[in-house]
Amino acid sequence: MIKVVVVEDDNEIREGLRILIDGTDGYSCVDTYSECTSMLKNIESNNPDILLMDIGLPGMNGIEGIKKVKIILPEITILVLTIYEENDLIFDALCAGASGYLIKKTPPSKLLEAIKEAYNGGSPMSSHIARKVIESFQKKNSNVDKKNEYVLTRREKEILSGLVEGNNFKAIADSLFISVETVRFHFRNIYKKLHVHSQSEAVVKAIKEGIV
Amino acid sequence: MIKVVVVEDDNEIREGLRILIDGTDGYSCVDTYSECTSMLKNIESNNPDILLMDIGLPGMNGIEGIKKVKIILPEITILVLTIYEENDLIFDALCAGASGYLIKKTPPSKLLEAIKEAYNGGSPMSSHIARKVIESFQKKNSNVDKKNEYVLTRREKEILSGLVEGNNFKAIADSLFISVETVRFHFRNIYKKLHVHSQSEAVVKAIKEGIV
DNA sequence: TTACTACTACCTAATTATAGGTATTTCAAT
DNA sequence: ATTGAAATACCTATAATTAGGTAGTAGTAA
Repeated sequence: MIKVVVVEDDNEIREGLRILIDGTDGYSCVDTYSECTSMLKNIESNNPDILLMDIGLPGMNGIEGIKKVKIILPEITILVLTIYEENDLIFDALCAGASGYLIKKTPPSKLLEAIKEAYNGGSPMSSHIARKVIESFQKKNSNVDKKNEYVLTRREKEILSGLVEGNNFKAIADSLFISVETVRFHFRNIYKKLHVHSQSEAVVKAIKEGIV
Repeated sequence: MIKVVVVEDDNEIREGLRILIDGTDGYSCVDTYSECTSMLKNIESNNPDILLMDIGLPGMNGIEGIKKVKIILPEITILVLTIYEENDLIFDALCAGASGYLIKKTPPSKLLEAIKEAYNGGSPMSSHIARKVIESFQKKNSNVDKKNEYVLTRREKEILSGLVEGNNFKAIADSLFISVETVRFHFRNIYKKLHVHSQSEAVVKAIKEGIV
């Protein structure tokens, strides 16, 4: 039995979801709310598996609500309810702790399927949102608008990567099949370009500036 | 016209993909490879939109290959080819820079659709992989609950921070009003605790594990 | 062709880091 | 009162990095 709680300000949609969920074998709608505050008071005793949550809520912002719920029940699975699929709010919601989202106009069968998917450890979402998530997490240090003023050559980047991976000069030389002297030479140029004078400084810049 | 390059060691699959891609309007298979090394030599002149890449390759590991391709062509979209959907390697590949993946047994029409999806900025993937990605990136955006298995003392953390800020032993010693010998002593203990043997490795761990 | 950049490589020299041992003091907890 | 952890400091010795000069080759662009 998948226990669900719904937070949705539109009465029609909220009641529709409750009837759908309660009327389906294996699903139970333990409670519904029209806004976040009262949900936060009761969510611990509700103790649902899945929280369906509108992000276009009056009063407390849905994103804030997600963060607060996660503090109370860190293991809860939150699915965002949204009208438009391509919405920056969805991405923010995923950052805040949601695990996926549902489009409100989704047909009931697909909707139940998505809830089950989330319950079983999946994250229903469109491939476009997926890409945004991936890109965000690939460049973890938000080097979006961080245009590299440091123009390292390909080889220099390779060598710097070797350092960040924990190798010393000899190991880098061996891995690239070049002499240690050549590695030294490259590091001299890398240091000049980055305006640093040691491995540690170079590693910090490489990571923080997103060079590697 | 979506330009595709394929890296796949199985001749049958590779040629099948080439024929499928070249035989479809709007798609072009500019080249195919059976392993990474020769692909890396030519990828720049191939200059494809999409790189389809097996991760179970002989010779160079597919993950390594992805990283190296990204150095050469940072804007390329990489899709991983895989036999099994639920594979830790897929997650590693996404970390390394891939944007999604394709299951080899996928029917041709779906396969082309996924390529177009990726070309248009999407990330085709299952909801389970999506969840793993989301969880990983939620974790990275909040190292609040990151239990440090590395238990450094307060002084050791101070000293390690000094290193990350770009100081050498003497500068750290001066800033903390202690002798260089003491700094050395602390670093010996820090290295033991972090299981590293150099400043660079210590800096990388300090940043990535959120110690500082 | 010429000029320029990138990559390769060797040389010397000085500085810094790594690795080990040892010892004293302080402070908190048993 | 004693133990133990943390921080301080000095010692020796080896290994590695930093900094400089120099030079050949390959490829590319003017």
